[in-house]
Amino acid sequence: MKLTDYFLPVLKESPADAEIASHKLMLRAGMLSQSSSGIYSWLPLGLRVLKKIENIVREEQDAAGVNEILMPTIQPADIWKESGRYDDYGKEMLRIKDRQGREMLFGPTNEEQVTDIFRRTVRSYKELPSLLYHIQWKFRDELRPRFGIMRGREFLMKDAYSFDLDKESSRASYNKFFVSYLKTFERLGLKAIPMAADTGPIGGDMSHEFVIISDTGESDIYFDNRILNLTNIDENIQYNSDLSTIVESYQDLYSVADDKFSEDDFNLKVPEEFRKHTKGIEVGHIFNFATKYSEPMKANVLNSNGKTVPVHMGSYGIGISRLVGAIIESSHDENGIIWPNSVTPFDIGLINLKIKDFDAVKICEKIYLELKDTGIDILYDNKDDSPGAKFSRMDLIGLPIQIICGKNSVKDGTVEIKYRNSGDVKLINISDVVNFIKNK
RNA sequence: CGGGGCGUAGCGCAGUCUGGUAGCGCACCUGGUUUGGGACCAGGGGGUCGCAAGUUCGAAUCUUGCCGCCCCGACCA
Repeated sequence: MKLTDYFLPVLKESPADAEIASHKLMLRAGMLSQSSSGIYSWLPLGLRVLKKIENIVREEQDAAGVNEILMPTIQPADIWKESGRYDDYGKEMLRIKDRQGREMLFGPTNEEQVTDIFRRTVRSYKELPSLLYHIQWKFRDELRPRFGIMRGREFLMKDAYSFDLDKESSRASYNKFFVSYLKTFERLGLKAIPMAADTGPIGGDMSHEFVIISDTGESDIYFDNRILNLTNIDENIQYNSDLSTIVESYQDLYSVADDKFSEDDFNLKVPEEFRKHTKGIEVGHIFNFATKYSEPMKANVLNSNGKTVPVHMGSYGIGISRLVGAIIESSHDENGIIWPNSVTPFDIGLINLKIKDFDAVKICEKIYLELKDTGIDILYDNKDDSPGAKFSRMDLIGLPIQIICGKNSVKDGTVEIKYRNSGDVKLINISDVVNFIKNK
């Protein structure tokens, strides 16, 4: 993509409305445009990142054997009345009426909707376990939206749902998501800590939040520092094998959010040198809630004895739009964003400092086209701006690798490769650039 | 929802106390000179001062009501 063709409204100054780093940087880097409180439009650069994250989450759900579906944003009130949550949910739920006066709502979550799909179609235990997910916009009319996209009213979430015959099998599904979440966050360049959590209004008896450490987080977290050293999930993990050993290795180490925290427990279970208390951002949450919805909504199957039983369910969320902000919170400096390779909007930023020099333009065009041909996402700054403006803009938008072409490129036949995270610069012959980048 | 703050050009702000022709920086447009860390000179365009009503000869400025946005708290599958 050439910058002259790209819609990238960067700002020199932070808008007065923004307070935390990710919010400021997203506005300054031209990723977002606010529509109203807690509701945003995604501009090209932001949308690229959102989609990258969405795709990684999708790939990992698919790898874990979860089926993608797409449920509506607008739901009928009826099913929520059946589950009992129409009255319980409160003002956070945006209630609307259609022209016939039918009660509808903009979905804050989809337990009822997915349970309805399930009960219409599944009759036998032989169909179980059944795992479904979708990636869809949600709306919760938060009392006080804040921190830009991190706590918006409209947000993109991946939510998955499991249906099992009994508690044991349901636990296996839970473990599957537990492990796949660890792997997903790893791929996003984040260290997410699973924390025992309260189940809240959704109910049930087992729940973990996945939290990343950040000063701007909304929750206080307490954990055994050794949880950060547990080994990564194997690339080729078999999701149908017994995952309880992995899950238990995490659960054995103390880690809870403030709602479950107890000073005594903490001191008793964690040696002093490993006790850690910080702020964190919740990026995922998994629940097992047994038959809370299947019973009132009559989501039943026949078991092997021919008896009708309610299915055991769980739900598993990842805040996709929130992750964009969370990643920036954990990866930026005073000059701007520093994207992890896996979610960067472009792999390479090519800067031409000599836009009026025919030879320099020729060199850049060649590098641009050749890299593009190899499938690398490249943003080519071909604008007629001063060098300082180009450097600071490229630093701001945070692409991991910059290729800088200036007077030396024409004179000595070299370009600079600059790494955004370290600031390291190395000179490379123009003829070697494409191979160098390709082999990274 | 309790407390606090803000709303003046695309963005950041001054002007409001003490009423009297709406300003600054950046951005933008034109011409010229520049070109390795947010260039310079000259010229130029752009504002129902959030909305409404009131007071006044006269309101960005005073009064009342409303709307919007932000921050702290409470809240947050």
